[in-house]
Amino acid sequence: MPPIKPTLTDVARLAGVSEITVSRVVRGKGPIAAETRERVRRAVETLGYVPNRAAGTLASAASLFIGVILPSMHNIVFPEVLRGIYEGLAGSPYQPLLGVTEYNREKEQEILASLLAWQPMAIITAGSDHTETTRRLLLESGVRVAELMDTDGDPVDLAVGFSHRQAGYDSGKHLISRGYRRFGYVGHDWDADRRARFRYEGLVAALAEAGLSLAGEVHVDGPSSAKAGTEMLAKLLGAAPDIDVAVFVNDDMAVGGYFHCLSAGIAVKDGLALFGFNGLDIGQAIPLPLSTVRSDRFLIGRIAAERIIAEPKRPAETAIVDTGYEILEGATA
Amino acid sequence: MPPIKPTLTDVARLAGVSEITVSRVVRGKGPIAAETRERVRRAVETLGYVPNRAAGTLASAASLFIGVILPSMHNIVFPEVLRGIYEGLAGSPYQPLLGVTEYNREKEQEILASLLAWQPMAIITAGSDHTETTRRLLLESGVRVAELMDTDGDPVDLAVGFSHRQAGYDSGKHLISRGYRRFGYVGHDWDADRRARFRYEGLVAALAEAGLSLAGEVHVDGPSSAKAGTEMLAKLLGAAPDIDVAVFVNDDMAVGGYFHCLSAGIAVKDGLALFGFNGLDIGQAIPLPLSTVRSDRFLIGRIAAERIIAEPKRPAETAIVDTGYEILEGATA
DNA sequence: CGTTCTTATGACAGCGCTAACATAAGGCAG
DNA sequence: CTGCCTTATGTTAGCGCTGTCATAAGAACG
Repeated sequence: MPPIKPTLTDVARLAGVSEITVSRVVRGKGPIAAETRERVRRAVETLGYVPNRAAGTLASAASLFIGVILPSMHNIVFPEVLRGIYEGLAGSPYQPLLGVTEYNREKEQEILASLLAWQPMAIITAGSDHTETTRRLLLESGVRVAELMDTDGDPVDLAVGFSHRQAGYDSGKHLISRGYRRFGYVGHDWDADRRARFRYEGLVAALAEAGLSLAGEVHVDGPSSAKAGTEMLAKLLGAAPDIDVAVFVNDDMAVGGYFHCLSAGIAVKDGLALFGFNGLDIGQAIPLPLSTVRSDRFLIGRIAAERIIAEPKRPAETAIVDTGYEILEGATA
Repeated sequence: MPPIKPTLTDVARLAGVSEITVSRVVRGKGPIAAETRERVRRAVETLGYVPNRAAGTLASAASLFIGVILPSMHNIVFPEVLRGIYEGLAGSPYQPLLGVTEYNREKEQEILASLLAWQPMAIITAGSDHTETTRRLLLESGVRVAELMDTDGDPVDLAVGFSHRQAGYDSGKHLISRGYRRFGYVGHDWDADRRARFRYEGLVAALAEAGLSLAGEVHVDGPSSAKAGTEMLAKLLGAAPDIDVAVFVNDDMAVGGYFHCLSAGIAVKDGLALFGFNGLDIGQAIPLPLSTVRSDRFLIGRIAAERIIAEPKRPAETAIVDTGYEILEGATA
């Protein structure tokens, strides 16, 4: 157990070369004679040398961090985005540095400030919308900024995702074309979740175009979940018993709605149609595959990471990558 | 848009004090006159100064990182652990630095090496078991090491979790006491997932004590999921039609099994009992709450983080914190 | 065989910050 | 008022690494 950590100097001394040579071998940079490289490698091995990246970052003014800001770890959606980011970063030297905002704009701002202190080469945020200060920090940081999930706003640099407003609108059109007329809506607290609100607005717009409006809507306090979906659908049906379709803010809630129908003996689709959002695995695993909108969270994360690596300097122009979505017909609507 | 980032020196110059004074104000350390503090604060504000933590880390030889190594982001289990870690770290200056191994021991080793390069003050790993080198690196790093989830091994420093072997054993005892005799098992690839194997072994041991053995078992290739659970239960029933209880490696799979029963018209519990593991929300949201073992992943993460903060130096003695588990009777077994 | 190019290595300064010690300016007991 | 303590601030010397420029020693060339 070495009482003190070996540094470049120790390795250099042991290998009989200068520090910079060791540095070059370790980083695989610059021309190095095979024999020297071997000698340095052995010295590194012998001492168990681990480079100090704080020093490296300081000296080169280029950290290998990518700050990642996600709203929540309560369901599988953002872990999937994170997986995509890791996938996109695989093989690169970059390391994600994660912060979780719990859908709180002020917290996002704090987290951003603390991430910026590590001199990241980029910030990837799935935060819904930002405070003024957050946006200014992102802009002035000068590093690459990817804003994930939704493309309904005006990006600082790069946006990757799709229009949630359009997705909501298309859902409405789809359901109307399938003959549904009496719509109920099951949502959650959307003061925090701007994208949920966009989808809702799109849905309502599609209904309005067809001369329709929501026959009832309920919102759960707190995070969405299957259990909340079960309870909320019961509540919705209490308030608006004659709806023919229930649109849920997401699949978690919709799956819960499906369970309510099972328990209450409601014929799904013929008695009451169910429609979700996200395209989660669980929704496709229930006996009647959930009718929903599938988006590819993994892809969104991966593309963001890849684009950033491909172009580490912030370009002059902002860009939007539309990853699209797909309406899954399913068997519940 | 400042073309160059302001440093301590810039702030010091503007505030008319020395660098160290600014440093002290920023870190809230040492005695500072209220008037000076105010002046520095304003200068920081004016310049939009963000401290460079790489420099701070280097100068103080104490980074604020905690390396976190998790096996997977494919289901909600480890994101919950991560949430617990963030919760335990809230209010502290420490920042998690996350790596994901995909249940690969070699990858865990690589990730560990790269995390150690940031001079973390601790490593939290939920990796099942480690390579020799990984264990040596952990030992020699000298920093605090928390190994999460299972306590069946011999910890490097601190272990937080419970005995999966015991949980498997207790599950078996519980089911036997409820009258089940013909057991089937639905698993996944457990070469990677040591804990799943421990539970299996505990289950088999409990059966053996009662003079019983598994009447059938199936294993899915690849990760567990509800869909896989549906398919695998069908397969199991093909091979061993007369089992009276199916034990699943986890709740994801068990919920899938429940769906198979729904589709195939099998009476859950009376026709076939189902038993899971984890105590996920989704299992408790289905119409018949799943009989399962509930563990508290959030708590495991939080306790690990709290213990590390409370004692930042590695103590002489290793310690094990048993967070326990609870058999949820549920309605499916 | 001098000149130029290429390959391999080194010297040196400095990245931005903080620990440790030093200093200055009151306050106050005796 | 002298000496000592407390509070507030400054000086100095690195932390461990990498960018930049310099140097040395062949190789290639005409």
